Amino acid sequence: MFQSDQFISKEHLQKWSEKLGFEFKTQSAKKGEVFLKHKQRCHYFYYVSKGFIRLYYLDLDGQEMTHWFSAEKMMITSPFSFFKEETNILNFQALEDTELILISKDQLNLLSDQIDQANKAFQSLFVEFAMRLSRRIMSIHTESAEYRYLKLLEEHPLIFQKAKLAHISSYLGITQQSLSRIRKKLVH
Amino acid sequence: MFQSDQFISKEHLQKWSEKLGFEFKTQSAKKGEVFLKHKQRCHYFYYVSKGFIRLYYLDLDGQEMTHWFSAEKMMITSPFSFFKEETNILNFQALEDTELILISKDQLNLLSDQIDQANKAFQSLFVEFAMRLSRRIMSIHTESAEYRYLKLLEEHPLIFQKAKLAHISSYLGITQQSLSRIRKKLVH
DNA sequence: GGAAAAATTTACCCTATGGTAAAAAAGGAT
DNA sequence: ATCCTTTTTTACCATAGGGTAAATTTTTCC
Repeated sequence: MFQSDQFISKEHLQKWSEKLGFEFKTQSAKKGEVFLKHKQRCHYFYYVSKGFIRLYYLDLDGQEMTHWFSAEKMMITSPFSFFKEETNILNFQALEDTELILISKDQLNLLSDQIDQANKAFQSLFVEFAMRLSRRIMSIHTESAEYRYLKLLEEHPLIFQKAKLAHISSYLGITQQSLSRIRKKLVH
Repeated sequence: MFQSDQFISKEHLQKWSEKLGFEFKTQSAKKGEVFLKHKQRCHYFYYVSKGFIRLYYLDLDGQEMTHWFSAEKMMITSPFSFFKEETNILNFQALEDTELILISKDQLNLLSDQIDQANKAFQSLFVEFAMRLSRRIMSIHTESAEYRYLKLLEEHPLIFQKAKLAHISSYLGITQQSLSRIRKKLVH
C-alpha cells in the first residue's frame, strides 16, 4: 500500500527496465475483481497504469475495512508480505477495469542497487507514504468524522467517483449509516 | 518518527562514520526537556543511544497529543521537516536524561550512496515504520480503546514505566479520564 | 420498461468516550 | 515530616457514533 503521485512514472519504469535489460510483467483485472487475496503471498510491487484499486482487510466480525485507495500512476504492495515473511492480510480489488505493471522483489533490488535515481525514487515513495499514514493517525485522533469526510472529499474527489460509500466509510473508520447521516446533515 | 529496533546499532553507525571519514554530532537532553520544538526545522535523523523520547504535537485546542515514543537504539526524525520543506509540527521531548547521535541529511545521503548495507538498513527502517503506522490505523478502526490499551501494555511495557498516563492516553487517542476508567475496570 | 439486486438512507435506541470539575493520591523540595 | 505541585482518579452529565432493521432509491440486466 505504498503510493506516490509524483515520483515514479510509467516512462521511468520503461527506461529502467531497458537499462537493466528485462521486462516487467503486466496484469489486468476486471471491475470488481479481487486480484490478490489475503493469505496469498504478495510477490509484487504493483504500478497502477490504468484503473482504480481498493485495498481492504477483514476485521474480526468479517467486515470489509478499506485500508487504502490507489489511483492511476500510484504504486501499491502489501509490505507485510512483500518485504516480510508475514501472512498477507490485504485484499486487492479493482474498482474498475485495471492494468498493472508488476515489479518483483528481485527487480526492485536490482533497480535500487543499479540505478541511483530509482533508489532515491523508492526511498521518497516510502517516506511519502509514512507521512500520509502519520497524518491519517493525527487526523483520526483530533478531527471529527464529519471533518475527515469533508477533507477526503476535497483532497481526493476521485475516490467519491469510483468507490461505494461503504468503502469510504470503512476507510474513514465509521459505519455506513454514520456517513449517510453526515452527508444528509451537510446537504441541508 | 522513524524507528527500528533491529536494523541499526550504535556499532553500525560507528563503523560507517569511520568508513566515510567523519564523525556524527551528538547531543544530550535533560529529563523533561523539549530539545526540538514545532516550527523549528528538523535537521537531523536522531539515534537514541540512551534515554527515552516522546514526540507530540498540539491539536487545535492546544492539547498535547503524543504521536510516538522512542526508546534506546531507535531512530526518530520529523519526516515533514527533515525530508520535505514543510513546517515541523512535532515536539521532541526527553522523558528522561537522553543521549542522541545526530545524522544530517548530507550524511544520510552519503551513507545510502556509499554504503550498500546502510542503504538497505534505512530502507528496511522506512518499511518497518510504515507497517507500524498501518497497523496502528487498523487497530484504531477495529479495536476498542480497552483492547488497544492492553495490547500496548503487553507489547511496549517500557512506555508505562517512562511516560505519564496523559502521554499514553493521547497516544491511544482517548482522554486521560477514559484511560483511567479503563484501568480501574481492568483491575477489578 | 419492469423485475430483481444492490446501494443508500432513515429510524430507533444504545454505548463508549468526551468535557468539566473536583477529590484523592503520589512525588518533590526544603 | 510537611507543604506544595503534579498526577491520577472519580463523578456527573452530554454526545458522537454504533447496531439492528426496515424503507427507499439507484443500478443492473433481461
